Amino acid sequence: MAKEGTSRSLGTSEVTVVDAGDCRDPFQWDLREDCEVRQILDRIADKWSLLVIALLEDRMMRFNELRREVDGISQRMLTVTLRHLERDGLVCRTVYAEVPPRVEYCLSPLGKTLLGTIQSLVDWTEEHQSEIAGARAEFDARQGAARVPASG
Amino acid sequence: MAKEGTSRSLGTSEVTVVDAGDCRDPFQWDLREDCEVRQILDRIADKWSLLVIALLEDRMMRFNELRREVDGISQRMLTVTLRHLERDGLVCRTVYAEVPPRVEYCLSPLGKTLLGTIQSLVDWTEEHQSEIAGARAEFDARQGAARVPASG
DNA sequence: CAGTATCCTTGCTGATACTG
DNA sequence: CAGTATCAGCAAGGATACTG
Repeated sequence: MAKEGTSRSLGTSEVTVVDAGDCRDPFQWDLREDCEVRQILDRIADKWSLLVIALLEDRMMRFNELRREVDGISQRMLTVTLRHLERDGLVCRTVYAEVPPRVEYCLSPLGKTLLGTIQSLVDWTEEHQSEIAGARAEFDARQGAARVPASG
Repeated sequence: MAKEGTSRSLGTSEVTVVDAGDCRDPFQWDLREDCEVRQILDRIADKWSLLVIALLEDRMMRFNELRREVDGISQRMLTVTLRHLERDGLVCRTVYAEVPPRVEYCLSPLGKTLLGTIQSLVDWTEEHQSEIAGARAEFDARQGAARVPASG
């Protein structure tokens, strides 16, 4: 993965460390892009990460097994996603020196705690789903009306 | 992640609506990309949305005021972000017909509920921040060792 | 001040080919 | 089976110029 390799900065070292004394305000954190929060958020908001985490909740799974379940994902992206998750210590990768090769992935304890956290996010979403849908519809209606006033 | 462009269905109508009855399982939802959850998640995980929401927590702010606070953001992206947030009914936009023009943004009640939710996410992050950093460092160390074995 | 429109770069993502 | 490497496509983000 040459492209990904380019962005060594992903989490390597340039990250600006802020002293805790500065973090008393509830939302001071996200004023900086480099903040950890952004890193994590990017991961869970990743196109596939969430899927994989969710799938791994119940059981440990093999590479192609995950591939089949997620289905839409390409081999490359599954690898990338898994690597990211592994790097963050969210999933564990176990390689069995067998023939044929077998690699199993499972959620780490840390990953499991994240599971609960994202669930609260999901709860919020499901709870306000219709409100948002309504707001969107209304907004689109207004936009449509504003943009096509003389159509009729 | 589910880019809006990927599925033009975002606001239009192609969005597959899943009935709540289908979403009982804690993580059944995220098996479909089109799920509402993904939409919302994409928004709050947006590069800037979170920033704006956080800034708007305390007070209502004007366009350039937000621009200054976020700083890294371009004018275009602030507009786009604000529009998205407005469309989702998360922020309110108030235009004052004055000279010079004045537009103020504030969090909607719905937006405020989201505030609490993302906070839990932040809490998790801050709580496990060091674990992740450690995992990353360890991972990178292993990778580095594997890739540069004969350098010394 | 608060946008809108346009061009350009970046980087994610997927398809393909190859390896152990 | 489980990857790795490379290339091509496209959308998102950023810079710039212009407007009300």
